[in-house]
Amino acid sequence: MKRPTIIDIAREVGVSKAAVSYALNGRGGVSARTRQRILEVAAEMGWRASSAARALSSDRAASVGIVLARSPEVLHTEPFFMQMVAGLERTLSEHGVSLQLALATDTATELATYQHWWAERRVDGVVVTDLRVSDPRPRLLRELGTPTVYFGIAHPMPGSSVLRGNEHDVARTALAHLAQLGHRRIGHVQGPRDLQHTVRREEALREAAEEFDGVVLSQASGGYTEEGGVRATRQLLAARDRPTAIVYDNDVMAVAAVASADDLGVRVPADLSVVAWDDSMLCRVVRPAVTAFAHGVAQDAATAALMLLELVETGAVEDRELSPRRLVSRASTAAPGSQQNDNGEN
Amino acid sequence: MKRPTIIDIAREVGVSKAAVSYALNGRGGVSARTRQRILEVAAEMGWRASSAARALSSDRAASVGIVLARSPEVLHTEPFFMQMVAGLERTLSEHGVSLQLALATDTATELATYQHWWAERRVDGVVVTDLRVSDPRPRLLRELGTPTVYFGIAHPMPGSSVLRGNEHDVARTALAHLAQLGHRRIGHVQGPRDLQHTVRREEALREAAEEFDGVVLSQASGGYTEEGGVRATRQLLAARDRPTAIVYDNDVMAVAAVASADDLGVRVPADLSVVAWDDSMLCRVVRPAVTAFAHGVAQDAATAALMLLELVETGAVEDRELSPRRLVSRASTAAPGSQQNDNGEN
DNA sequence: CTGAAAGCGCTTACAG
DNA sequence: CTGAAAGCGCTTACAG
Repeated sequence: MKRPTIIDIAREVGVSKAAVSYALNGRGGVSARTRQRILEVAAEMGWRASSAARALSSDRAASVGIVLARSPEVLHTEPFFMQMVAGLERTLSEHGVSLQLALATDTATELATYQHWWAERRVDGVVVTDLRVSDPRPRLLRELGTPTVYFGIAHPMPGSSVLRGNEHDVARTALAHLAQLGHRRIGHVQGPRDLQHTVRREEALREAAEEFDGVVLSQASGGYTEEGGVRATRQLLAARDRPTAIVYDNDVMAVAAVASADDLGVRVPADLSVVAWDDSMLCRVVRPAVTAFAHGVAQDAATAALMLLELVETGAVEDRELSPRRLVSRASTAAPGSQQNDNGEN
Repeated sequence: MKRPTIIDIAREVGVSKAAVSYALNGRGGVSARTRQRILEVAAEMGWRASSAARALSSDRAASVGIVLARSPEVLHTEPFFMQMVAGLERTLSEHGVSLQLALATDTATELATYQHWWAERRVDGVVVTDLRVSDPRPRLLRELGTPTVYFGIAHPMPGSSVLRGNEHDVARTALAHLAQLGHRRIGHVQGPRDLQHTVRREEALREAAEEFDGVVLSQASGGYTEEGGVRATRQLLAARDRPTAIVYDNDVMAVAAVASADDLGVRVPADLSVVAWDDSMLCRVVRPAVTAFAHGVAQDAATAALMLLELVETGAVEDRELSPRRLVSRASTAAPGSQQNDNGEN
């Protein structure tokens, strides 16, 4: 089946191809009657503008990109990424813009991807997540001139737009919840040390801890994986003053710890309360179910998409904030030494 | 930063732009010396061919598409989809081909997506999953002439290529495992009734059941969701001859049932053994952990990608088979009436 | 081995 | 209100 072009339409209607273009793009220069006829014929033929031709002449790719820079393991177990991708795609497609997706396992590959995307005019802009400590990406993207929205960053980025994170609220809420239950020695199993938000969460928890009398923090790195989460938990529990509660930087590590409670020699929540910084089905199905901070990833992704579209269009857009996280209290948190809950699953 | 074109390179080197194009595409028509110089200058300038210009003149989008046609809920909880997307992208990007991703919540939208992609020359081909009963997609794609690889289909598709599923092997292995433990009344909680592979799995289990003396099947539909899985389980357990084991069409439903065992009034595996047709972290972290069929989604996605690339290139490719699923036996399956396992979690 | 030219399918000033 | 023409950045026969 030959795909029709505006020349086919022009021939059928008996006008020039410029007239067809004007009519199809809703611009002046064609009589209402002719426009109507052109639209009919185009619809009848199943015509759609060639994305390549349009991109070439309009200098717009009508596409934006995101690089997922995580190990396959984390990518597959954390629902966050699919929610992010789905949320972006849904909003973008409503605006006729498509999403370019790439994976990267190392920084060099990721940088090359941005460079190639931009040089090939494949994208009009990008969304960047998971900023790392001394991250080379902002510099490259600034040099290239690629419009960029940074997702979940603490500080404004000169020349770019930011969807700000809310670590301090979460940290305060988490500690308030645990302190109220009577916990004072609180552990923190962290994500990868090279991620900026790992550092920010650590700081946020430290600052929040000062607001609560006698709360003492201890930290260990778990790298977002199941094995890492269990290992870090074991490490924290080995201290003389072992924590009675642990905050995990993601759902995967928290759930892995709960699932390995027997191996770790603890009962949850009697010996150890568990809080996850992310919520997902994982937190709901383990026993005890895990107290977690839910957040609207799809909504935040939609916001990021809209910000990027405006940034591409106008060259600037106001920074915004991620939607607030909500504490979902479940059976994994209780007073230290509390009895088993009525499910008897601990 | 102005993005360089072949004209900039031609000017710098002092040759025609055709010569530049030949050199960059490794074709004849340029001396080795000139070619060398052109490649150097191109690299120095950070030049990459404009994807739009190349697509327009070569009539190749260098892009293939996949539509994810599931509810956001299923999309976000089943790790399958991200593994699929990641597997495709990884292989495609090695061949310089990008992946177009779209979501669709209804058939009309999905059909429109294929039509638009093709009319806009956005994709050179598509991968189609989750064929439905009396599915309108093959007809549309055949009419459009879009090269298509069908993922996990039972029968050959005239004019297209198929990555065949292996329901019969799984069904036989599942029943063998359960029958050997002493189960005879076996339930089957199914996925959405409108999916072809739901029907095929039902048939496969029925056929396999005939190979095992006295095995009786009972079925209920769970629609792949947590709520649906629990509801269907309750329904099967309400029968006079309630099953002592249930096979679930996905991990989400199986895990939801295990997590709701108390509500359902059963102990797993003492009163009910549980098997999931898919494996994931969910199956590992619930207690008891769920016996499941693992499969190499990333590998199968890579195979699908390679098949599609060849199909686009040559117009034909041999059908192949999905990689075999492997039974991962865990604590959720045991002899009917068996004692609690040593974890004491049941 | 090399260059001038046409063409891919659009968009968009510019004349009429 | 309409049409002829140039241009976006490539590829690729076709002459030399």
